[in-house]
Amino acid sequence: MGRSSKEEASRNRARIVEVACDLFRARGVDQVSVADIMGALGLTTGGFYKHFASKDALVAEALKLAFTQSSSAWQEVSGHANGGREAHRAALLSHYLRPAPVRRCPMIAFASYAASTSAADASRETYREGAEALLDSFVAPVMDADVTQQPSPAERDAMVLFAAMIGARVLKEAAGDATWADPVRDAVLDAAVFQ
Amino acid sequence: MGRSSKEEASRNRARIVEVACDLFRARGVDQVSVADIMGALGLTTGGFYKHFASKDALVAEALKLAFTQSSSAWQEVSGHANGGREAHRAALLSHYLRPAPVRRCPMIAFASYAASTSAADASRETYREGAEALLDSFVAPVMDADVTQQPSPAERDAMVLFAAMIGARVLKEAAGDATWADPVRDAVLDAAVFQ
DNA sequence: TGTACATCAGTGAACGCGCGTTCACTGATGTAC
DNA sequence: TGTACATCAGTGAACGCGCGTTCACTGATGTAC
Repeated sequence: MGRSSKEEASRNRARIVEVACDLFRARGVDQVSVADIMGALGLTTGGFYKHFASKDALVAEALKLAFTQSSSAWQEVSGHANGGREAHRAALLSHYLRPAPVRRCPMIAFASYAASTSAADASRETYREGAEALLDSFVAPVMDADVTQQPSPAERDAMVLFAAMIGARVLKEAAGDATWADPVRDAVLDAAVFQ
Repeated sequence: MGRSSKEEASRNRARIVEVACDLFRARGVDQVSVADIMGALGLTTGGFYKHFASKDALVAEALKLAFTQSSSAWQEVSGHANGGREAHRAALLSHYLRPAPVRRCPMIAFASYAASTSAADASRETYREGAEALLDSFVAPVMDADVTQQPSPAERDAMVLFAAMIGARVLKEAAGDATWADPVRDAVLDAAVFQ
């Protein structure tokens, strides 16, 4: 095979991060091996370490990408919604709770990785930044201009809805094809509309 | 060492399930090995298979126990609360979102195990039963006597709060010692009080 | 521009490790007389 | 009740497997003259 050009090498590096991001979001970090990732790109395992010092180093970058993707998707969904704040929020919830998304929420997909002590500090920080950004983009439209110590009732409601949509997703993913979690999901969707 | 008496053997079996349940709830199924469990009891790995056909068979029993424990704990917490439905619900939320619980919520701790296809069907069913039981015990006090097709607004609110409390826990566990998820947790706690 | 050499992206086998599981074995327990 | 034998809970080493990582090697790319 021989050496690749610098251009192709850096393209390969980017593709590793992208496919790893997709696989981590789909199955979770623990359920995706370095060989899985390289194999998906038609490359062999050994070459991985020409690009990354370790799997954890890759996870750190994939995690950052996952939150970037989510943030963009949220902005797009919110931007396309016509109507008041409620319409934007309903669109976001509907997007978040849509059936069978290929790319799962990074807050859920990387939760156990971020919680594990073996995770690098960099990943914990990336997770925090990403989660706070998503939370802010959900709550911000409702926030007071003058920031007070105590959150307003509207902010509290927004944060509850934010947590509820994560919880509903966790239950739905555990349920899989079964439908027992659907009433909870529907209740969360309705909460955005009638709030 | 030699053979143990039938009595001691069945006691050991029960202890295996109990300690496995605790460890699974604390760290997750994947992060606990058979050797971990047996070692915690001062036993050796090989003996495990005199009691269980496989690790999955143990997980099935531990999962059932975890939901039994949670259900009991919820009943106790709810029973000790003085006041109306709101007080019971607030007590339950406060219990669920208490800092650093040793025994994590089985709906969260076993979520990825239940979602994985390799999980035995028995475990999926146990998870469903357990989760539905917890959901019912949270929503039931608010349900209409005559069951209609559409859930009432009060039922919807209860289900949203149920999902919110799970989501808040997921974020808090991912945050670990960091406090960035605390405003969300506080919002969910307040929602029960001011609802 | 052309040539000789150094670099290094990618290969594929191997390493060490921890895991779930198996197995020959031990010896106290349970049972048949 | 006492004895001889069968059972089987627990032991501890070993097996096979997949994983993250390493390494000697290849040969096209990049560079120095």
